[in-house]
Amino acid sequence: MALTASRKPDEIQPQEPIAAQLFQRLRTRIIQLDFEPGQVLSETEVAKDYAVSRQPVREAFIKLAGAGLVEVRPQRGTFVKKIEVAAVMDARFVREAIEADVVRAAVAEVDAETIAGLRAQIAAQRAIPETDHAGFLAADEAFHRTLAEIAGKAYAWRVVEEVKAQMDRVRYLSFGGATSTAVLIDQHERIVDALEARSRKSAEAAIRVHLREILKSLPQIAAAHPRLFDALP
Amino acid sequence: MALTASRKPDEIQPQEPIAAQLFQRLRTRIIQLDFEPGQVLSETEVAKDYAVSRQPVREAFIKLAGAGLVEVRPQRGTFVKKIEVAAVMDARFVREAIEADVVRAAVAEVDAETIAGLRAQIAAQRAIPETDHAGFLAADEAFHRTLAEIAGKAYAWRVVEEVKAQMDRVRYLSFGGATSTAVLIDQHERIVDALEARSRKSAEAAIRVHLREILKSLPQIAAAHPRLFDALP
DNA sequence: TATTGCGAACTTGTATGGAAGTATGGCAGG
DNA sequence: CCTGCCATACTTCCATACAAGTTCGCAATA
Repeated sequence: MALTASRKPDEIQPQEPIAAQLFQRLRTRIIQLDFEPGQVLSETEVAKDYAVSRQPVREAFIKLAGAGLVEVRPQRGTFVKKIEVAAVMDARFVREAIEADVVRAAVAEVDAETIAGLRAQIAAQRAIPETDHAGFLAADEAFHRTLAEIAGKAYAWRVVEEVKAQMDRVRYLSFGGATSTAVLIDQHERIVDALEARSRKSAEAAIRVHLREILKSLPQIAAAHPRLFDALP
Repeated sequence: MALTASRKPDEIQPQEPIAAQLFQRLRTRIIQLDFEPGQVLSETEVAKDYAVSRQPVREAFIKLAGAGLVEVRPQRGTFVKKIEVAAVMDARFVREAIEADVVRAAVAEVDAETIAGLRAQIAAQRAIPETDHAGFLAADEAFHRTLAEIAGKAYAWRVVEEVKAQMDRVRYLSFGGATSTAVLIDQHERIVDALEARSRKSAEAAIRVHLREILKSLPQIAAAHPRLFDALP
């Protein structure tokens, strides 16, 4: 995994608000570990990199701080937050709680068409080569988002999206040692099976199992990348 | 219910960051309906009111927009978001999902001391006069926060706090017509009963019933204050 | 009277300069 | 060699000025 922060950023469009664009770009760069946890993120430097003034950069930093991805320490600097095992587990807990109720709500809404769509997504997931890690993560995210859409819980998914930002960085680290994608896809399949069977109980159980998978690999990943993780404060 | 926005704001302390202070103050004023939903919130005007520059006001607005309490429309203005029934129900759904799992986790952690503390809180709630609506809301919030603390899920409570901002405005409106506080306190008691009995199942059921209470009064409240609510977009 | 175009008065977005505070490295003193 | 002080170079924070867009009223015209 390359952790260089030297990739030239795409030019920003001066048409729409610069601050919003910066927030999106910086967010993905942090989540994809293009910026290393613990690294300093100076307003002036980022402003120079993107050829804008400091003000929109500052406003993007505020949003990033709200998302828990950076920490602004007044008069000291802005730092990419290190990954905390406790924070990952807290986020995972909240995500499991929300998505458990989401699939329960989804059970009442499924029909043949939605099931077919989910099956198609699973087939597409199996077609992704093992090496395309980012591709699988995107497909996995799309699957979970689809579940929320079926349940008619778009807002719940937005909350999950915010919460799981911490988890995502860990998943980008879990290239080699973690659970194979085949296992995760099998778990997806069991969720869809339960939905097709209209069983709220087994659907909930299936997604809880699925979302607890990260707990198995988290300690090893943290041990493998001690520099990116923070000891409990 | 007075909806005047003319109350003189407390002076801000120039020692700690102004933007953060403004965010807190404006947030509570919005939630307590001191600013009316739909009302314009001009950067310049707020800056003049608090005797600060536009910049920290602007940064507070960004955070408020992130919390879903205002909507910044570029070059048009910043508006206090009207209450949307759909948004309230969405927030309620997420809150129920999170707190359901929180109390399940709390069951494993309770002991005689924590139960006694919760009973004391309930007794204090009963001592609050029916007229002191804000006081009861604060006590209710403290009770739920305590449940999260018992479960060791401080982060989950933070998410709930963010999510329930929309619900809170409705609760401040539910002065007269809504469920009596006595009923709500009884529901608190049933939650504690379940915790004391170490029953995850009944504890979860009890808090789900409790958090669905708002659904009974929401339509009436929306109908009683049509100006503060927004039709579905 | 109805309509259309224009201008003035707003709004938020961006840029820039200075103020206050913090970390750091060199230097003097023990 | 070690310790404490101090200047300096950072950082974020706040204030102000300017730029770009939207809204709304009013007047001119058909």
